[in-house]
Amino acid sequence: MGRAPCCDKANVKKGPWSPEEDAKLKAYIEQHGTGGNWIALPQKIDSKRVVFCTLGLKRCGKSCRLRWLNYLRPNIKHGGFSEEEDKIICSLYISIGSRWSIIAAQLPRRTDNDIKNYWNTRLKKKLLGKQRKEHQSRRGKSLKQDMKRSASVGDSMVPADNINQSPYWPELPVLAPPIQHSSTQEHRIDSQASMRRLLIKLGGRFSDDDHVINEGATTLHQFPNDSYSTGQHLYEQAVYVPSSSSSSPMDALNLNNNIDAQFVNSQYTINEANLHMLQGLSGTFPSELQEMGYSNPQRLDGMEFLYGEDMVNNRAVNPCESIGWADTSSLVGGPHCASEYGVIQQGIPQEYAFNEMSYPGGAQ
DNA sequence: AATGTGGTCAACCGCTACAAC
DNA sequence: CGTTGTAGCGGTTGACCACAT
Repeated sequence: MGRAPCCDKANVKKGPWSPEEDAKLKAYIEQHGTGGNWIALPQKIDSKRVVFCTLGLKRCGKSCRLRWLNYLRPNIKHGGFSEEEDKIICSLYISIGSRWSIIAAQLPRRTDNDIKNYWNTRLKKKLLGKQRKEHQSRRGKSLKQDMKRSASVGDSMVPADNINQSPYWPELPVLAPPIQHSSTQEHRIDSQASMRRLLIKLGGRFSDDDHVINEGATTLHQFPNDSYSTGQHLYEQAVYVPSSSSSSPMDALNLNNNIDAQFVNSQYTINEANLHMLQGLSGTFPSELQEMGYSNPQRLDGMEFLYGEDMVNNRAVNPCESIGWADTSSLVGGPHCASEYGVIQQGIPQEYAFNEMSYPGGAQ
């Protein structure tokens, strides 16, 4: 037997709020506060018969709460997101995923719902647009190189009908030969490197101005001696966060307010679990990533860590080494997340790095 | 002018965490 | 310690609007 509904569904109004309802709710809360019980609030308003309307507020308590928090609360700002806010949202999304309430806590006067909508309707597309654009230009270059190479060898690896399969990705990459990993460790190193690559990519593609981060230069700046072949060492550079509580990523980022205490008190060490956590983090953008590459494994440049090289190469996968979306999503969040800030903070270009200079009212 | 399509955003739904009992 | 009720969160829906055909 399920729990009793929080309100009489047959007796509550749904849909858009009228100005009268808004006024009634606002007046009541400004005068009496929420009373710590949203569920009972509509009845209280009814009994008080406050302002303008003598009818009660036939709304579910949850609905009242949402309306107040998202629209009626004083000093709420709607729309008109600045480039600076874009950067903060993207940085945090990359860091902690779709934890809108935490992201909203870092953006004064913004609501989680607003940010969520903004991300889903605009920012995500903006980011994907950059992703595609750059991918296309990169593929264009590499295809030319491939064609040169093929011409010189006299035998193309790409069947003619493999070209222009996708409206988004007109220049299909050459299907890389399957990489055989001699051990799980090797796989992990590759996964770590590719994960970092993707984070760098994601971090550098949403700016509206067209000076897309120069991947090479930025990467060099962020990761001296960077080279994908240096796997483990570089990954540790990128993700290692000391387990000392005094140097938590939160401290480093001055995000000591408004963030779940669970984050701040977490221990941060790089181990198998944390790696999985980071992989899980990426489970928060399955659709974006699917569009970026999952539907066509040939396009998974930089995303191998999400599926495992094996899946990228369309081969059978050891379930212990590969995490599907359903699995990864369960890994998102929890006390691990604090380290994600530090991890990603170090992994994304400076322009999108989250620091107290980059958001209004940051260090409060 | 009518219809179709896609984008935006307010609101709802279902779930989890947490507190009170 | 289990049950119950509420707050809060994130995902999803659907109404509305603008633009294209």
